[in-house]
Amino acid sequence: MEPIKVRLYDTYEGKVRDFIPLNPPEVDIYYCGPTVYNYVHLGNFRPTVTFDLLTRFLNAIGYQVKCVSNYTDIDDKIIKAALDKHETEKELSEFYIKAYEDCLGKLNILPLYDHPKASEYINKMASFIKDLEDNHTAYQAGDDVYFRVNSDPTYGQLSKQNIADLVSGARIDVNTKKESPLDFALWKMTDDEGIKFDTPIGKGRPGWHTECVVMVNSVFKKPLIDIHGGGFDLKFPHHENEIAQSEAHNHTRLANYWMHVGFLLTNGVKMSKSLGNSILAKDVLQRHSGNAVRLFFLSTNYRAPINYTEEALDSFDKVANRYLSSVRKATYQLQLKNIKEGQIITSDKEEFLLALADDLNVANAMTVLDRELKEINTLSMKKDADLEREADLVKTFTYISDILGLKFVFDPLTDEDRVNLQAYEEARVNKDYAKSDELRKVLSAKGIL
RNA sequence: GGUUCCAUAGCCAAGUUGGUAAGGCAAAGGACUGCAAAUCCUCAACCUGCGGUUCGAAUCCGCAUGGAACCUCCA
Repeated sequence: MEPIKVRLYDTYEGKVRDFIPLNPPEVDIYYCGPTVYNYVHLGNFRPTVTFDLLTRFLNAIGYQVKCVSNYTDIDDKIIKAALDKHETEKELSEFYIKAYEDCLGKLNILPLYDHPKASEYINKMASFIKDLEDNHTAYQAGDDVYFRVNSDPTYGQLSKQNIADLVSGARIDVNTKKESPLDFALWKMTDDEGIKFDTPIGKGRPGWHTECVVMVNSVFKKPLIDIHGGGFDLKFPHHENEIAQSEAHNHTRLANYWMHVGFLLTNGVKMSKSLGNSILAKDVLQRHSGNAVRLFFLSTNYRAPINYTEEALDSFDKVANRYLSSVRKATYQLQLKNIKEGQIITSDKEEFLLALADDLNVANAMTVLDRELKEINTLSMKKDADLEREADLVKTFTYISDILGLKFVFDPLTDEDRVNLQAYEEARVNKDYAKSDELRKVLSAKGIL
């Protein structure tokens, strides 16, 4: 099999580009994680699933992916929520981190290379900010430190905005301390309430945009990584500001490829906490399987918006169950007939991987899965089926679904199952339908029939 | 107002350099079956509209209509 050429859409360049890692076989991926002041809504997991898929795919074709996502556990909203609940910021964020990780498990997300928390990088952030002050790309205003956006001639490249338009479109900013309304806070002094960190640049807390750049630099120990991602709404200002700081500090754009994942919508409108139309991920994952939620996200190109409906999730539950029961049944049948494990069908594998290599074209990749499923079902029904072919199909199906992050678990076949199956078939031959129906109940409950 | 993006069958959705449209869901009919479930087969598109370029456009260009996002915290 030829080495697979991967193509990915890069927001920075505004086009699909050949993906060439900086230090193959290593690939670095960082995507912005949640601010943990609350239960996250389902939309927060679309990037998670997308970059998990990208990780699994790149690993499958021979790369060694280091995928990293952060927790923003220092933030104004966290401070406020902690005050409201009479908890410390740490107690609050730890609680919601745990809730988030519970969802990661249900969604079958691969363990990340690292999951840094902003609160653990404060000193590095402070010294990063100090550097920016020293090279005059940052300035103090009152007790706060701001980034001087005018210092970056490339500002706006990612979000395709120009500074003049941004200034004219900017809302009236009461903060007159800033040189320009576009300047953003790198460090905020904390007054009386809320968590504060004692650092050489003062007692306060870092701004969100600084947190991510510093964590990227620190975790990967390099100024430029392969892929930086997140939701579409992070393009501006968050990622734009990360790039600006990285340019000012390291003279790099921070990541070679910038990937942005489309929104989850409810009734055609973006799901967001401020709009009050959030559906919490933990609730959805209680009603629907992780497989179903994955299939739902995977049903649309990662860059396009996707509309949330319970009906859609219901239908993917059915699809997921169908996948499971077919694979389980076929696996049991092969075991009963003592057929050894099959081989991965190279042509199917290649067709699947090539589809994903095309900027994660999951829709085309999934056609391989559905085609195999159909053949597995057909072979399962036949009396004189080519069992080796069936074994190969099951093997390939499992391989492919694993890359998609789908997980099919079922109990191994027991001796009792074997006995029951034989008795069932004998009863049917003898037209003892009362007995066969009873055994059928038992066997189908286990998914053997 | 500025900047991006989208518009394909009842629903979801693919369509890489233009050559007459993958797949999934739902519905219907059929096959199989002692019955049921499951499964398999069959079945759907004037590609939002109007112009233009071309031998030929869902695919390129323009206009219109409809929708979304960003410009403020947001995955």
